[in-house]
Amino acid sequence: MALPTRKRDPEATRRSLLRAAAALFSRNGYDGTTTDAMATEAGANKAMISYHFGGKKGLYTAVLAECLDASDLVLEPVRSSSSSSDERLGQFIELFMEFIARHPHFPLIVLREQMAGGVHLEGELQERFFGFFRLVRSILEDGRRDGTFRDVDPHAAHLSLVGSMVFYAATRNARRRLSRKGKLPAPAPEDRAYARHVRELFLRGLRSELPGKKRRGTKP
Amino acid sequence: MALPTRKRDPEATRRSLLRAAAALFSRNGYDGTTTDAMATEAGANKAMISYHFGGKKGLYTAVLAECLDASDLVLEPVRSSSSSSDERLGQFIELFMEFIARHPHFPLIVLREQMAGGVHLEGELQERFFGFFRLVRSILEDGRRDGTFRDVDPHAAHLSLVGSMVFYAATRNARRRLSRKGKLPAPAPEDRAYARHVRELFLRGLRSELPGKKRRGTKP
DNA sequence: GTCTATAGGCTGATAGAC
DNA sequence: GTCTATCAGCCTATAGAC
Repeated sequence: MALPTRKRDPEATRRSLLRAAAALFSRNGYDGTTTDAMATEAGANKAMISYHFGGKKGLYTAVLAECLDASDLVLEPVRSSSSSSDERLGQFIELFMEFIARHPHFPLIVLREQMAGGVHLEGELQERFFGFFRLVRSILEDGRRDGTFRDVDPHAAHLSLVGSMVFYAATRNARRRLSRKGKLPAPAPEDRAYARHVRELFLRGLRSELPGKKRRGTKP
Repeated sequence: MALPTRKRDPEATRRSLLRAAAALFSRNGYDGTTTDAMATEAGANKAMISYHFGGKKGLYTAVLAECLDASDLVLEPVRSSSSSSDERLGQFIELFMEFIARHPHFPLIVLREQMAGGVHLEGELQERFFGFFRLVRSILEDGRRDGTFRDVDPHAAHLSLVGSMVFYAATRNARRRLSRKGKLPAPAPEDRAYARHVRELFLRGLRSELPGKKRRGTKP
């Protein structure tokens, strides 16, 4: 597995381990992933996990922090955008889906954390999480003020929006597997097609029905 | 833990183990759950797992089968319903949320399976899964034929619909925990409120915009 | 059917050579 | 920084008493 190239660069070892860890943690969970498997997948030695990360737990935490860094980075354009609220919502969806495509394991790792009750997400990490929600809420509230969106519970809207995308990412492994075996009852949507679906769904589902409001099509 | 009552009934032992297993598997995953923890939680002896289920794996499979049985049962009314397509979609959402409320661990267990690639779901079990999708698709296709719904990819619609509800269930543990600590940035929606949100969202997001179509309100 | 005691396997960590 | 060899701890499964 991993790169066929020999590497003696310590930084490369670190990165390999992070990559392998993300892939394995996302698929098999913390307890389902052995240090042996990660080292093998990374083409590194088991002992390097302790050396570079202080042990399995340290490596896990490093992966978790990397997830949050990456998501912050990807969503930055939406935060600093001054577009209309519906455009910003669309932008959020596109970028979130792009994030999923670029880092397929991250949503799963974070989702697993939530399922476990978020016990490993202490203080700062958990707080950075709320950034997601606050961003969505601010978009929804802007849209409500200017008559674009109807009045919905921001928490509920956030859960349904992020949920529809995270679930897509979470079930991708199984979808791929079944697709290869030709056992899917219907063709699976591509990333971009699904992004469009979600955007259409939420722009229509959330928009205000004020009669005087311009109701321009949401198709690009 | 478990029931304070002494029980010598073998069937009671079986059920206790199933309950405990569902709770622990859902929160900590297969590898994160020890037979010891399940036995303790069930107030039973570790060896009973092998006796009644042939081992940890057997118990897990039994829980998985129980999940599918329960979901089939809950959704039966939608399958045999002859209501209009939008009413059946609403009914599906209500019943799915009711299912989540009644069996909070099941969605998480099944979701974990999907994240792992669905490796443990062989033949019949995986096939029963598709029942969900087929049901949603048939509702959507009915609605499209009679002009209620617009033309959407059924697979994408299914993922977003089920995803928004499963994600709600999957993050409930973390939400509860944060809520208790008063650390949630916004109040969490209740089950019924969330069900209403999802119904509104999808009925609006999926409905056709044919001008001649009656566009009655979706509020009850 | 239930329990105790124990066997046997696997896992994460590290000491110490290079 | 990297690797090999090794160890202690935990986990599942089961034999056998009741």
